[in-house]
Amino acid sequence: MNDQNKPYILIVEDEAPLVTLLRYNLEKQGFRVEDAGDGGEALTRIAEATPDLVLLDWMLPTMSGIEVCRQIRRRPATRTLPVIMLTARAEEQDAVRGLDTGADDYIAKPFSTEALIARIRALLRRAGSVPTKAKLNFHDISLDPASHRVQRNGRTLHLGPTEFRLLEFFLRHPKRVFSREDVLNAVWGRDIHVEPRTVDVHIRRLRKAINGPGEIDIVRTIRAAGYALDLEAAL
Amino acid sequence: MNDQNKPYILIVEDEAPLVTLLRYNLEKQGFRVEDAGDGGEALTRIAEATPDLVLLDWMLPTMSGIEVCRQIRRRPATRTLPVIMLTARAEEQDAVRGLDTGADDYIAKPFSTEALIARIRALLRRAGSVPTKAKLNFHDISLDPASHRVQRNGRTLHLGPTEFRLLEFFLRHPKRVFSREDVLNAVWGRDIHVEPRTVDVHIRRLRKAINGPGEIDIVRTIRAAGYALDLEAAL
DNA sequence: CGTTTCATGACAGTACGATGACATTACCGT
DNA sequence: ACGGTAATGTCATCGTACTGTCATGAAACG
Repeated sequence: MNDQNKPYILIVEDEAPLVTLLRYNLEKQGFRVEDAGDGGEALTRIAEATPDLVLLDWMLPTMSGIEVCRQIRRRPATRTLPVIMLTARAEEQDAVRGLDTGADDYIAKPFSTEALIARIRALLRRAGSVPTKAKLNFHDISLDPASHRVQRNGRTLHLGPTEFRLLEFFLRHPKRVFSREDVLNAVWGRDIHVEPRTVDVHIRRLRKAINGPGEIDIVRTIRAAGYALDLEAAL
Repeated sequence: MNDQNKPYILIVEDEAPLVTLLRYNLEKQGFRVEDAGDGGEALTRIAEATPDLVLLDWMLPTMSGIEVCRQIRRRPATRTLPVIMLTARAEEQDAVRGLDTGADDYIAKPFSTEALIARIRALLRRAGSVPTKAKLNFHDISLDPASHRVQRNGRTLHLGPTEFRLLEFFLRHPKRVFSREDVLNAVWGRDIHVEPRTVDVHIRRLRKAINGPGEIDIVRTIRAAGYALDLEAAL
């Protein structure tokens, strides 16, 4: 079970050594890194799985970085995808045009790794791709992702791994209804084959774990629609 | 170890004028500086007293900087020692090779002293050599980095080197959960190939070493997530 | 009242971590 | 330089918590 909550960065660059260098530094910083050698490959990979951020070289074989960026901006699905352009110093005045085409930032080669990392983090933060490690709260429940602890009324609860992720997911989107398919995609993973009914079972396990005697149920069942983290009380 | 409170930097460089220049600037920044003229001397000095960081020239008489770096990485005691490569050739290929051998960063000559200082500080911060020489405490455990001593309830414990670094790492981030990969990166080093399962074994050795009879276990296992320094029984 | 949808308990298979053993390597004093 | 001891990384095994699925009963709808 390969947990991929790391931000996913796609490098589009044809110079292999630079790719190696970037990959090394970015992975060291805790990012998941993929790379594409030309524009076509880049667009394909983006279509397959949307990255959290794209590092896009200005000069590319067959299709320029500008064109790739335009294509990215053309599709609704990737319209807000953060893109950082990599340009050679001589092309710096072109940077303006790069931004015109929709890049979110640019950086001139050669650049220091710290500068690049800083910009990446800034963009990811702005885009909200970095999962917050702040405590999550709802009603009388609190979940701390850092220490992996869940409490209700101060009393610590023990949850299995799946129940924990399930609760975390609901806490990140309180009061919203999710179908079983939604939940499977978000909590289990996109390409995992699991029966939708299995969600029921884990919802039940979650309820059993978090609902002490005399406490109200925070998980609401919406018939024919799905589940939500909400107070049932509303009539 | 490092008896003085100043971070200790070892310069490995054969060009005397550059050594003088570096020494002058680094000492002005509050570092303690030693130098070695070739790879053999460097390794000897490192064996005598582990520096907090090594500035390593790429081109050295008798033994190349790459080889020195490999030697440093081969011993467990210096596996996580921060190394910055100084290279005259700014080509990225060389940089990549330098990083492949386990250097943490590189900088191309000629470089500005500010840039170098910035990288040194960044590495030291990440390595955690700078922030605390102070004793670390958690529950009834105390660890003194300076004297390399660990106590529980006043009773002195004997830890192996790896267990010591492991405990030190956890003490610096109490109650936080770390995956095996996190632990490997932080305690073993970034580009070292070690099976994630090995962490289990060392966690076990750490537990055996610090948990006396009748004492509670301070190391918490979080299934499918990792380990944390925390009290299992939480209220 | 019948149909649809969900809750629940049971269960077999599995994944995960704990543990002991072991071969190899590093370290230290002689 | 050498030999003994400590330390390290890997593996196989074992017990247990967890997982996914189903059968059945309850509840909600028309």
